[in-house]
Parts: sequence; structure tokens; C-alpha cells
Amino acid sequence: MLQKIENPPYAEMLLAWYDRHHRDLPWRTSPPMTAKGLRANPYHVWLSEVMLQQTTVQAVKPYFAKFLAQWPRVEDLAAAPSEDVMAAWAGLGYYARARNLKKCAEAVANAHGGVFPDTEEGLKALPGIGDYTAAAIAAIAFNRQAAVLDGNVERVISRLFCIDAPLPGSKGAMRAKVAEITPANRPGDFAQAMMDLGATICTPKRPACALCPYNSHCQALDHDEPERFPVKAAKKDKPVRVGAAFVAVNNTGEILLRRRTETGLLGGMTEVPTTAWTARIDGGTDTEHAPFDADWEAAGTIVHVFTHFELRLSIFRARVSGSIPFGANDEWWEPITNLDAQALPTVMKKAIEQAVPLAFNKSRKT
DNA sequence: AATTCGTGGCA
DNA sequence: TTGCCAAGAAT
Repeated sequence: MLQKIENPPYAEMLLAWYDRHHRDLPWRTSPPMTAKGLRANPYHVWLSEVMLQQTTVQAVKPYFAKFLAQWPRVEDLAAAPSEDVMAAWAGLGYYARARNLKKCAEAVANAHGGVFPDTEEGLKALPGIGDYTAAAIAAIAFNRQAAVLDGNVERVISRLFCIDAPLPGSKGAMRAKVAEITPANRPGDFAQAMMDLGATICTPKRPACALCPYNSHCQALDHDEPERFPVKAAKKDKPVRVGAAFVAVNNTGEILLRRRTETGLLGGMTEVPTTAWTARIDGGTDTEHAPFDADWEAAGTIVHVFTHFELRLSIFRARVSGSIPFGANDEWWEPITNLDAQALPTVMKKAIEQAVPLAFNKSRKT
């Protein structure tokens, strides 16, 4: 019977695995270049890390390419119109990230001479950079021995050491464990290796333990129950909210749009006029709350699931002629052929598509 | 500490 | 189908 090693060389074991099995990603500098001291571009690392917050690699890839093509340096992003940044981010979700991305770019370009801070503390002082992202950039871009703890690492660590306490309360204990095994040599590769392991081997369901470099040292696997970790607090149920959205098209092929307020849900993004989204169905939400009088026609409903509620939107459409007097706010007429350039979140694209089928095909350049 | 923030893929 | 959840941050 194999004797259990008291203090396995966790970092060395994982780095050896990473050298063979790392993912090649657009924002990443991979071994063996990193082993020779070459590091990734801090701007690329920062941009990818913000995009990857609560977002899958596959979803991020095209956005990362688009942003880098449009704004090759952080100074370019800092100088960009906010509307352009929000439009480029549209569809990726969690739009506070885009607002903070712009603020952070401005801070780096103007207050830091275009150079990212190279410490966790300095990075965390910037908008949109929290514990995880500060540690990740410090480790990956600047080779700092920072304890990087994300959802992947939480899974790996909780299984490796059988941490029973539920998240998020146990996050501190997990970070301490990560700090314990993070090496002075190649800390950035170690962080990315932990995340790659969590993403490809130590998965939430049916982990591929037979292929794991830690399979002879994993306490959860010893107890034959890796899928039980990490333990998480129970989540709340999702309430339903209802509302109505109004899609107006004029006789020159334009649609009435407006900009949402800067904060809160979908803050700073573009929308068609809607009622408030309320918890109860108040009988006649409908055309009495329309932006103006018109021959509003019911066009069905759409259902869209947000993080903390489900929205059922009744869709109304009207074809209007002549000039419609706007309320004195942020409304404008936008050619349907230009919808793809707008900062429309997915729920609004659904609403428009419901009222005007193929609206987005019309704006697609072919 | 608990809420509020999107979206799409997958079993 | 429904739920889960993916490189979290801000308040």
C-alpha cells in the first residue's frame, strides 16, 4: 500500500501537468515561453479577466477579439466614446463590468501613464477589479505570488482538502489554503493551472479524477465523493416580474429607442420604451403606459430569465407616421438597418425581434 | 453578510 | 424541462 505523503509538492505536480495539458487561449502566454520568464500583456490579461467574470471562455472569445481589434491599447479604450464601449459589450451581460471597464481604462491611461499597477493593492483600487481579478492580474501579468481564488479554484481546493463549510463563508479558509500552496516560482502559471484543472478535469459533475494530477492526494476522492464539493449555501427561488414593451416603427423604417439610466439593471444600455417591471400582474399594464398614443397592436410575449428574476414582457407594436413628439428625454429614432450597432441587451433584441421579425437580419451586413 | 447585477449552454 | 452555473464586483 502506497504511503500517504504528508506535504505533497502540490505546485510542482500541477505545473508539470500544466506544461503538458494547458489550454491555449487568445489572451494567454503559454509555457514553455512563460517558463523562460515571458509574461502576458497586462492590458490583454485585464480585459480578459473582466470579461471572464461569471462568463464562459467560449462566450468571451469573440468579444475579446472584437475589443482588441477596435481598441488595441488601453489608451484607445480610455479615449473611446462610452456608447461605443457599451455597444461592443452588448450581449455579454453584467453591464456594470463595461461601465467599470471604461472607468478603469481612463484611470490607467490618465492617472497611471498607461501602465497598469503591478501589485494586488494597486490593482484592486481600480474600478471593476476585486479580490480575484487583482490577484489574477498580479500573478499572471506580473509574476506576483498572489493567491488566486475563483470558482474553479474553489472547487479544486474544497475537494483536495475536504472543506465542508459552505460557500461563500468558507472563502477565507479556501484562500488561505491557496496561499499555502501557491509557489514563488511561476505563480501565474500555477493560478492558470488551477483554473484549467477546474475547467477540464475537476469539473462540477462527473470529474475526470482518473486523469487528475492530484488523484492520489485528494481527500474528497478518498471519501469517494468529489461531487459533494464545494458545499454552497441554498439559493433563493426566482420571482416573476411582468411588464410591457413598445416597439414603434415610423414610415422611414426607423425604430424608437431610448437609453436606460446609468445605474442598476442594464444600466447605460439602450432599450425600447417599456413599463416598469413589477412583481404583480396589474390587469392592464398595457397601452395606457405606452410612450405615446398610437394604434398599438399586441405582438405576443417574451420570457427572459435574469439572475434574480424571470421577466415576462408583453410586446406591442405600432406603425406611426409623421413626427411623433418625444417626451423630453433620451429618445431617438434609429434606422432598423443600424440596430446591430446599438447597445441593445439580449432581452431588448428579443423584444424587437418579436415585434419586427428579422429586424436584425435587416441590419446585418451581407 | 446578503443583494443586485446577464446570458447561454448543458444534462 | 428545469435547474445549474461560468476566471465576481459593488454596495
